[in-house]
Amino acid sequence: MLQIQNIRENKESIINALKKRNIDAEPMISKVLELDEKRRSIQTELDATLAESNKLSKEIGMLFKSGKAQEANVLKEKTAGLKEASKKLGDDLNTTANELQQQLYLIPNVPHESVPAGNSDEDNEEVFREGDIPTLSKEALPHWELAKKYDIIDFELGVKITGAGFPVYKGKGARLQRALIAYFLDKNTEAGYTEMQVPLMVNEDSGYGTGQLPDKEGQMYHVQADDLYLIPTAEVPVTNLHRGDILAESDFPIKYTGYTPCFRREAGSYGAHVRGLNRLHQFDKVEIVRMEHPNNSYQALDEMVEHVKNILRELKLPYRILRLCGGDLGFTSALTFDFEVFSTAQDRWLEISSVSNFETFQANRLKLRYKDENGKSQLAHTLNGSSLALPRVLAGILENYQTDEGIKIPEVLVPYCGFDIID
RNA sequence: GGAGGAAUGGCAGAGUGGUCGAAUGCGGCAGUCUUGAAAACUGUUGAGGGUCACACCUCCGGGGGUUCGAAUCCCUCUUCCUCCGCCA
Repeated sequence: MLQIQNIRENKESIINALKKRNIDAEPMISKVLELDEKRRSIQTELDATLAESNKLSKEIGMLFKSGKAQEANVLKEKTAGLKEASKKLGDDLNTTANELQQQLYLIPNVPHESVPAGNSDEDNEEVFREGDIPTLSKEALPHWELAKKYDIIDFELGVKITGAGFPVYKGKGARLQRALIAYFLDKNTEAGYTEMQVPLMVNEDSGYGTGQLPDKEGQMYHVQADDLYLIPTAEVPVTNLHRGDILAESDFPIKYTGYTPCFRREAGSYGAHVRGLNRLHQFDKVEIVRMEHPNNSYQALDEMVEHVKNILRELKLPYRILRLCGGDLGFTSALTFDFEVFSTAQDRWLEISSVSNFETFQANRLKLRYKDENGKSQLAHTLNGSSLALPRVLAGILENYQTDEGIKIPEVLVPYCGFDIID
């Protein structure tokens, strides 16, 4: 959520920057400013009314104390009108403030100046590419075929017990999955991220805090009996750890990592591109989250990108990094780098990580602040990234490491797996 | 699930209808003293709105109510604690 004060002061530049997202924000912004104006004028009027009635109440108290009940009763009558007026003004204020809030929720984050304009993923800008694309034999298979051939992932079994998009990992498949999680967590903690185990369900406030609510309501599984949401990413519980906090500058940087399953409804997604592990309702992910001083957040973003690069290097997977264009940029993000692994057998790039700086957008919803050197409260910056998302990394490994003898295990994972080939 | 109790500022903890945005202690910050530090002493120290700055307004777990006036009384929700039951 953008800060209203920022919108007041930088209306034109915000509208301009939002054009990169292919939206004309002018009507929204104007509406917001109008509501803000209205809210403040009602507030002023209400404050004056309350001040008046506070004053009268004090006088009444004093009069009663000094035994002048008669005079006090005269004043009492005067308060009736004020009471009615402040009740009405209070209601108006609530209505207007709510309306303002709802409008503010609709405005996406302002893209960073480096974000390229563009409509879709085709306009994303490739900024880095590394790793050799292996030459596979003609019989090379996509991962869903490999999964069946070696009996390591069973999609049908998942359908039986739950539904489509809930695979069952078996034997060496399950072990490889566990190895990846442990390996990622180790890499992250080595880099100074503190490992956290967090709840897999969150309340409504947390959903609003990181921006999944209200705009992505339909993407989350909602447990209605208890009004809780299954997390779509560890970003939600981990970032909300500091909801409402006022930090000291010396608390920065705050660096967390966490492994969680993620649950996404992915309503309406079917077809070839969502086959196998490409898109699931439940998948595993190791996330990194940072809270930073605004002056350091872009350096932190660079560090996170370098960190993910190192992991992919160690896994020896061919990958590229994209700077997302305005049209593809997430609602809450100011700047996002996507990592994609090349799936040789599918002959396409698979997104395996997304690293973003949200600047103050989440912090404003979270009320996550710090005291600056003057003792004033300022909003912190929040960032997060996948380090990494399991299924597509797994798909990349299965497909790129397949040989006639079986699927080789990347060297760094062998100690975690306890075997070096799936055959 | 049943029966009781509780929720106040960073923490601890007073406050049961007006003078309470809230005593006191600890912690934090600034200063005095000191070569420096500690101790001691002095001052200062919640958040949000609003204003050029003041004024002023709101907030004592959340929401609603009673009253001229609510941290204080009533209703409701949530959370925590104690005891009982159940249980990985």
